[in-house]
Amino acid sequence: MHSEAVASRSADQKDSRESRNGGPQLDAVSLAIIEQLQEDGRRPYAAIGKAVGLSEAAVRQRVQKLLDQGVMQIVAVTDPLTVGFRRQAMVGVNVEGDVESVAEALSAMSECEYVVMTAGSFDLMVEVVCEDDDHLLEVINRRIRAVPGVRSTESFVYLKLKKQTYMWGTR
Amino acid sequence: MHSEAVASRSADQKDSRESRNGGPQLDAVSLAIIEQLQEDGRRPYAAIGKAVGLSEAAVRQRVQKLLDQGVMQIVAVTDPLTVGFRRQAMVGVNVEGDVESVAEALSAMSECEYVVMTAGSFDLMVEVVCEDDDHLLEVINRRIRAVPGVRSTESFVYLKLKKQTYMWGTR
DNA sequence: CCTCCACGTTGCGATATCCGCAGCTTCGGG
DNA sequence: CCCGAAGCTGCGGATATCGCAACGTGGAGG
Repeated sequence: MHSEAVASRSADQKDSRESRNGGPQLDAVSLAIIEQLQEDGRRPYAAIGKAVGLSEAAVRQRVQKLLDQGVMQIVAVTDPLTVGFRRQAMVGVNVEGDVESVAEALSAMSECEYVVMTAGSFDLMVEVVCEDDDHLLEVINRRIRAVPGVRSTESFVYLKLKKQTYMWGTR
Repeated sequence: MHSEAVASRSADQKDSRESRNGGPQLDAVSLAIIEQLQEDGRRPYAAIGKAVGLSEAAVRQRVQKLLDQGVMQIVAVTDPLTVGFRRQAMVGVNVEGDVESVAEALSAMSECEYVVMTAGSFDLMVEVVCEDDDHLLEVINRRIRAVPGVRSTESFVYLKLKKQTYMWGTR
């Protein structure tokens, strides 16, 4: 599904961005649509169309395609700490062997909300959301460290969320 | 705006969670509404009402209040690396002196998308989104390290986002 | 050069949703 | 007991969403 046959002809001539990551390239209009929805995920299609210079139906189709392709998702986001009784932490992971497979295994855990491969003194950064301290302990010490290839971990328990935005497009 | 006079009367008697974090306490119905919107931020109010046992208008009022209070936001989220040409990194920060004020200063920067106070070998974790390598260098070495109280930083450049979900409520 | 095909776009009607309003009930304080 | 605040419901008009058919454009092939 990701490794489509784009590599044939003169694919090397095109912007290599598409071959490096999964998503198809986005034009300026789709970018503008995403910006609109980053400000307000429920903004009407007609209003978006007026903002980006497109018809309502055109916006609708492009939004649907962006959602289907997994390029973007429209969701409610909260601060779990504010919403209630939960422990949250960022966990740095060091891996020996294949990093991808470890990332895959961690992504399969429902408690891991955010998994990213990094360069630096950690190979992976993982954000975990737990019910309480016992649950957090269990996830970090029994589940994550039990994954084959995990050499060591370091935890940063969240004390307070200070900022959380998704408007990288608008500045 | 944040320091309202809640501290008067018998405030100490109420559940201390509210005084520790910003948000007022949420009942089971609001939680259920949030769960619905975590699955699909554009789900119609009537459908949510049917799912949680409330009228359409009641759902609408609750959602509006949750948005106004800043408890939740309904937005489009993407992987910036997928959407295009950007450098992203997690930055661990060590602080001497007041951590809050440093967090405040970092939150004011538009490149800092995510700022959280932590316990562990970092006092703050900051996610930064940049145009390119030059921009990233500028933000980390000139802007973040220039904030009074910042003792040191360590950077983890994002290579690939593996997982990104917001459905902590549904499991 | 022309034709055909694929894709994105447009306009329009039918349906569903959103929104403001008024009334009703409950709960707590005076 | 009365009163005010807060929450829920039902309703009607304005709006938005959705599916469909038609149009315009650019690329591939004849």
